[in-house]
Amino acid sequence: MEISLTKQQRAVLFEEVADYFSLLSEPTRLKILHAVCEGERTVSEIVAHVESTQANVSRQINMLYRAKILSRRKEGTQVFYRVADQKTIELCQSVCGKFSEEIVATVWTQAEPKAA
Amino acid sequence: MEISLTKQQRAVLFEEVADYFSLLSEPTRLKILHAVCEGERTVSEIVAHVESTQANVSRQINMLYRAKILSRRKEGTQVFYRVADQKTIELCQSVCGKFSEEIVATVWTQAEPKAA
DNA sequence: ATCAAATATTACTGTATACGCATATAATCA
DNA sequence: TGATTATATGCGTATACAGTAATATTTGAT
Repeated sequence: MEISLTKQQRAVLFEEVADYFSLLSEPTRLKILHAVCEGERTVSEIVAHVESTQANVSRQINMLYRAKILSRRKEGTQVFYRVADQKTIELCQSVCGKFSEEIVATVWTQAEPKAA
Repeated sequence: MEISLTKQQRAVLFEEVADYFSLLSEPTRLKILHAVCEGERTVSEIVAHVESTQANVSRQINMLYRAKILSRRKEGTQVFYRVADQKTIELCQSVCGKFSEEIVATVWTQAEPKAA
């Protein structure tokens, strides 16, 4: 079904889409998604992976949670977060693929002092 | 080929990806992409479509141009911009589709005083 | 009840940036 | 040359938000 939106509706849509993209426009949040993309992780584990402060990571996690990109499960004092919206992960992977080639290229131009 | 990046390389990658997403995190720039997604347009045409000031639209266009998402062609005093990176357009369309369903739903809940 | 560990929240600060206004640059035409 | 149109660019402001430090909250253990 092909849909035609009014200008007003498009404006609302673009605001939502922009908000969504802005969630993905911070390295810290991308690192958080990377940390949980292969299974649920506690906040502490994510903090260790991301290498930022606990307070900051907690807040960024919460933004992803409120946007329903992550979901959570409490167990004792720990909270496990996991991917709730797999499409977002796939989106990130796709865009990363778009950029990673040039990064990987540096592997061949930068001398490695020790074997990988 | 499956690639393994170092932590350092991932950090660089995520910064680039975040910068890319941040380009898409402004309604004005999404509107600009929408204005040119079906063929090249002059700045004036884009300004009319976006409904913002000429100065602002020009600057936002330039950000998309520098990121190579748009390309340009000058003809007299006019500058025509067009999509240079179709993948970005497809990305936007995909994410818009993810959100548009709920927007379209409002068509059915809001009474229309006049036929569309 | 007290303590410790894990997570969340509050208040603050610095930085980035979207937008508006004014102006600059460039090209066309009289 | 001067005037007009199309586009770009400085500059100032206001806002948003990532990060930090300190503290609160929640839960489990002793």
